[in-house]
Amino acid sequence: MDDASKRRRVDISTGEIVPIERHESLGERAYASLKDSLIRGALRPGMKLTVRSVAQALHVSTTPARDAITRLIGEGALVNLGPKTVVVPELTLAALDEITAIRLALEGLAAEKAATKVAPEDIEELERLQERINRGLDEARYTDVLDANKDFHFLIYRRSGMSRLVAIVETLWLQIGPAFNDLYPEFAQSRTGVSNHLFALRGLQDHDSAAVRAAIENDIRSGYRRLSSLVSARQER
Amino acid sequence: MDDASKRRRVDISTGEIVPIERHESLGERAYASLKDSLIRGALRPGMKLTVRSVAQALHVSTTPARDAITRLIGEGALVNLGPKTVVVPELTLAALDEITAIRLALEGLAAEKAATKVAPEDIEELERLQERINRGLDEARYTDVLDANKDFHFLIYRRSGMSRLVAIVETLWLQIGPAFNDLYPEFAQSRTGVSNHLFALRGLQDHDSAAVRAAIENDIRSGYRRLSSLVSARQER
DNA sequence: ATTTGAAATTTGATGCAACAAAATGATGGT
DNA sequence: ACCATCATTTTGTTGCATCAAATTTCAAAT
Repeated sequence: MDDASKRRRVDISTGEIVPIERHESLGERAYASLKDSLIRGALRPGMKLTVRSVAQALHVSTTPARDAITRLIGEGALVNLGPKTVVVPELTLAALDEITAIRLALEGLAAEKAATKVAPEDIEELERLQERINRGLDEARYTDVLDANKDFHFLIYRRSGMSRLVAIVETLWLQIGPAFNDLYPEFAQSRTGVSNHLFALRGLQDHDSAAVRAAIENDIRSGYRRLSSLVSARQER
Repeated sequence: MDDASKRRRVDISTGEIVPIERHESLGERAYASLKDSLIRGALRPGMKLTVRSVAQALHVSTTPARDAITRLIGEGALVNLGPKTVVVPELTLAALDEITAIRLALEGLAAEKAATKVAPEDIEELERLQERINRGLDEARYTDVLDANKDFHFLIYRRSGMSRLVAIVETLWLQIGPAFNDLYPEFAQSRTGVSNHLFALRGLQDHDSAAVRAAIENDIRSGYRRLSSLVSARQER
């Protein structure tokens, strides 16, 4: 065992400094819980959050509740409308445009890198997820559809091996998540995403980076078209 | 004044929800101060940070100090080596590779968008910044060079009009910042960046998106080449 | 030298009270 | 109905004490 690995706990295989297993603090759990609520659409756009209400809902004191809220504001998942007013932001068309442009760049990059690294087990898992999406569409279980869709995308992105990239993409999904869920089932009902996913799967099997990127970009764009029309309809109301 | 704008303080011109002027809380100032120290290289990689030491250095209590540290960990600017050990991370080659790939995608995008939006005043300001870079190189004032270089890049990026994109890019610079400064003046001495900046300027004047993107990408790549050789030299020491 | 282990110290997490500021509600006048 | 003004309540922020856990120190043994 060399000197560096004693002092710094590095992963021998890559030489990369590996973040130690996170101590599951209350602040961490509060953050994860709020984040999950946002992505799942339990917190609707416009809803006001206060430190004390979050603390009470999570059965913790104000300190970890404030931690969670502060972090989510930093990520853009919550916004300050006033000095003492934090709300779940409504998705504007301008915000959706910007986020979509960034998503195309980053998720395209992740998809491209993943194409050369996916293992056969990954393909199988993706096929299972696609089955869940299809079944969910048939049985009108739209929550399942959204969940499986998210898992499908992020399984691919994780295979890029770029953890920072995945983390950034997560913050982007976090920003459109509330509106996403606010507008479903109108959103999830569409089946246009299915063929894009199939193209992505085929591209992954062939290790064809360009094809996978194109499929993911198409998926993002078709989602954008549907979301933007719903958003602009709401905006001029 | 319509109903929504009373309750929600929206920016009429874009319809975008605009974050209210941030209350300059101690936590906010502590965060900004630490961030600045990191980008300026006052905190070297490997240096250990504790809540109490930061609190003492900033003349505040532990609460705002902890706020700042927690947020910076969330952004990847600080890392947890142990449950109670946060340090300024050393830049590994793998991390540099990943960050560079993301930078090429995002800063390229920002540069492209900015090309169609820059005003003549912006060009003038960029030329002044380039002068500062040139003078700094002549007079061996490398801190000035790094500062002006950062201002040059971010003035362009801000002109993309994509605030979320700029914020993400800032977190990327924050992650390479400490190593950047740790390794200068070796880094700043090189003049290869100058011609890239001139190409970018010309592209901006012509509103040639592709040219500006190419110039910025070249600048990032040439910086990568120099940084990576220094990093790998240090890594196998 | 290096390692081991235990004692001593330092550390992050958490809850809470106090305070100033902001948001909310009530009131009255037009 | 509408709006200004004031009183009330709610709210974020901050500092601090406490505690369990992690880190560091140091000495003894190999």
